Amino acid sequence: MMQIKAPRGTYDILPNDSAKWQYIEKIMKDTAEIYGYREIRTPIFEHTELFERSVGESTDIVTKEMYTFVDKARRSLTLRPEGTASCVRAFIEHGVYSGLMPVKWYYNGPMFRYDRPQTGRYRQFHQFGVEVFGSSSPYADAEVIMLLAEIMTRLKLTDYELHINSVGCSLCRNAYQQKLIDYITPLRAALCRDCQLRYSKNPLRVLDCKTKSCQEAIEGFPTIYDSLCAECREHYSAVRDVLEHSNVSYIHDDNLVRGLDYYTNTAFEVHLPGIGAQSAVGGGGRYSGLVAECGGPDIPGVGFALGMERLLLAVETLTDVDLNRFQSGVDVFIAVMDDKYEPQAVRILHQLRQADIKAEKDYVGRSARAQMKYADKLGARVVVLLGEEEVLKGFFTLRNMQNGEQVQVKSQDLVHNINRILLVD
RNA sequence: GUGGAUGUAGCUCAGCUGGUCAGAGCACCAGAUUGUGGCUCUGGGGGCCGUGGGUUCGAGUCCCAUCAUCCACCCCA
Repeated sequence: MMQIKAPRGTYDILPNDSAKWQYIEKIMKDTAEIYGYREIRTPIFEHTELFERSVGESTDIVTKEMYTFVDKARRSLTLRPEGTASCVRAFIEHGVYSGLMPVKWYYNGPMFRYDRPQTGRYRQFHQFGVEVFGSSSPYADAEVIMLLAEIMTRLKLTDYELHINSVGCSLCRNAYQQKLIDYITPLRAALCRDCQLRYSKNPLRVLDCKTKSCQEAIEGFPTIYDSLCAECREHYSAVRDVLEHSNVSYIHDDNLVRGLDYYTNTAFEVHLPGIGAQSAVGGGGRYSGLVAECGGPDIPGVGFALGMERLLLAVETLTDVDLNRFQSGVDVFIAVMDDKYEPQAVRILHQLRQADIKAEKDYVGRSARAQMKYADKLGARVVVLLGEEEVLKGFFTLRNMQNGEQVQVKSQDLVHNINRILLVD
């Protein structure tokens, strides 16, 4: 019989690893809450149409990466490939816009994209993201970026590169796009295969192409920045001003276009060179028309998403943070020297746990010696010895596993004495 | 979707040109220490060598297919 393994591009997070996840998740969640964001949890699948409309028909995500299936009632559903669409849907569906604005949300959870796996890229991966609805102020853009920068700092990943650009509003973007089409059309034959397609589907993406021939073809073409309307230009420079005043360093990147169709004005990406080919750990931007596009009122938004797997990889390889120290161990082990005192051991175990002490005992009939070894491997700092002598004379023997000292304590002083040893460091 | 590398015990890996090649280290269990850990020593369990075909008297070892992992492209998180 063929062994069943986790599906391609998916993996298990075993307890030793989940402790590491909890560490970075806590940093992100705590930071977002300090910035005034509250958690939203949305379904992991949505109507396929939601992503087609929001992410964009021409994007890689929609054209080839979605996990789409038909359910028993013949609905077309899709495992979410990103988080913003669901937030927008929920924002509209619950009329959240009729309450206090702006609305600031964060989320964390699995996303799904049918892609070829490699380091830092999985079919089920995890994103932590935030969205701000209801403010078109450049300060909102800046806040979101500052939150992102703060998270990176708290993760001790300070060597990140923040690339930002403005893709303009629908007006100046469309005008620019038309100019680009006019410019490229005669050079079309020189473009790479992929760009031939981009040419017709999303010409702006040609700017982002890494192929030499395409880079040369677009060389000298005015940047989108130069084509921004006065309003968009002002918005962008305001965002940059805030970042500069806040000492958030960034790189203005004329070629940054982003793969999702809904972005307007500010777009940004965070890279960590040093974690492999998939160095983008996060990205985001402003999306002015998205809520309206999805059937809601004309309310703007800004947000970002961070890739948890890539950040974890980065913390492990790029920082000196020892993620293994977050493993939760055992404080106290109860070693039973004679089977007949098992019931009493269970009572003590319960008593210690009632006192919030992480306590454990053996359940597989180990010898006294084996129990000590076991206690040591579990990382127990104190062992309570329970044998004939203790029972007859009415005390417990406490062994401090750090220094080997043993003391005899009365039953009623047990918790107190254990805590005294545990509190030492 | 394209190209390349790899797939032997829970983990990291040896196994040269096909014929004791089913191994090592770590981990796990037990004993030395029958009421006591960390060191040491001794012993033990565990693998149909990713899967399915083929070549051969004989295949971890060669060929094909398939699945999976890794690397790069693409793209992104």
